Amino acid sequence: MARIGERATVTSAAVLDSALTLFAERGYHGTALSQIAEALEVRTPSLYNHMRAKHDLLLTIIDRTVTGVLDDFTTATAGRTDPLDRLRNATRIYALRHATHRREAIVVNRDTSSLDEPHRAAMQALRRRHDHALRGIIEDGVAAGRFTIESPALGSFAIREMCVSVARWFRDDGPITPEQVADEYTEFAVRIVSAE
Amino acid sequence: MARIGERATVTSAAVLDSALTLFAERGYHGTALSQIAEALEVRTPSLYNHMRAKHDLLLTIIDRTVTGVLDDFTTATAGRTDPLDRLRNATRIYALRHATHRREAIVVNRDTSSLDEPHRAAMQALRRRHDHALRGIIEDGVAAGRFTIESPALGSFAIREMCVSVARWFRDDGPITPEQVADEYTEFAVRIVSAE
DNA sequence: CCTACCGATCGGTAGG
DNA sequence: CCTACCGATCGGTAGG
Repeated sequence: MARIGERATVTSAAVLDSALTLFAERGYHGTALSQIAEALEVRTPSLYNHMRAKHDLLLTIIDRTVTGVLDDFTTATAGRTDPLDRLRNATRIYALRHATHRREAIVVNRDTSSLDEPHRAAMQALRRRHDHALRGIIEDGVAAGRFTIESPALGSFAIREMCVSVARWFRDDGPITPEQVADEYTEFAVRIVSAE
Repeated sequence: MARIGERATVTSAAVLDSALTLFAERGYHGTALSQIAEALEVRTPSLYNHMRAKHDLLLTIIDRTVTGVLDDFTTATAGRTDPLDRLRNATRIYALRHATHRREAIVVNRDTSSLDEPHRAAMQALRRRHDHALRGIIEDGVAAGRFTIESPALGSFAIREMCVSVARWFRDDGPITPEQVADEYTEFAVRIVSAE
């Protein structure tokens, strides 16, 4: 960053990135704008050249992330009709994202409830679209006699949440790569639905 | 609670319960003592007759919960040596707790990081004991040739976190009982480790 | 980018 | 249990 004696120069991308790091570490309500400013080596009022309000930082982070999740899903399942193939690809991309975008996932899961209305409801609706899409794959697989699972709803909860939780324990400096996690979790998903 | 015109009478158990509800809903930093007082129909300073500080409410909630998790595990696995039997019982009690003690689980998972040192480290250490115990069961099962799983560590993360997440989606007024969730999740755990 | 400053609210205390 | 009040800090604004 800026050297001693120089004025720091900041961008809105840098503000968002610092907010992302601190929100993930301490939560939205646990982070003061003064801490974001300190990380960027500026005074708090300077942040307002790059954002409208603290709340907007949270909204931008969450909106981009949930939109990214839905885009991932669409890309990963496009043109595929086999339920097992769809499940594998949807799980792999979802787990992979949670290993590679840990901060985003932690903030979405912890702080979406801190959004003001109507934004909170809008973001929850987007998240639910992904939930339903994943559950739909499992229901299709059961209907086609390809999966054996008593409750597709519980199965989709289990698969979804085990992927989400990767963000909480994965370490960038650990011995295992995001791709390895994604592959292993894909196998877990297949086992949970007892694919043929 | 107290009727109009009467003075409210509060206990420390009631303060903890209101704190639990509000911390689970809005997070520790998102909850003001004035909101806890309002829920109990008293003024904020009156809370100090039943607690020492806001921080102590959080510590008490987390300490009781993680201690309860460890006690559950000990009880559920006591006297059992078969890895599959141990895995089933440990998973069932853990999933069951997360359906029946949702608020506690949400607070522990979201706000343990808000604890002051050395309490934060102490609580994390207790949580880790449970993690290691669960992982140990899976490693034992693999060593005995009873389970087939590439990474016991990833398997134990997946099983643990799918159970924890029950607290986030389970509804008391839903169609499914905590026992049904626990049984189904136990089956998922067995599938994840591919028990013989 | 900064200094100076705003009202609101925070956790907590004094004293009864 | 309450009223009255404390210093600290919050997000945000004025003005340059």
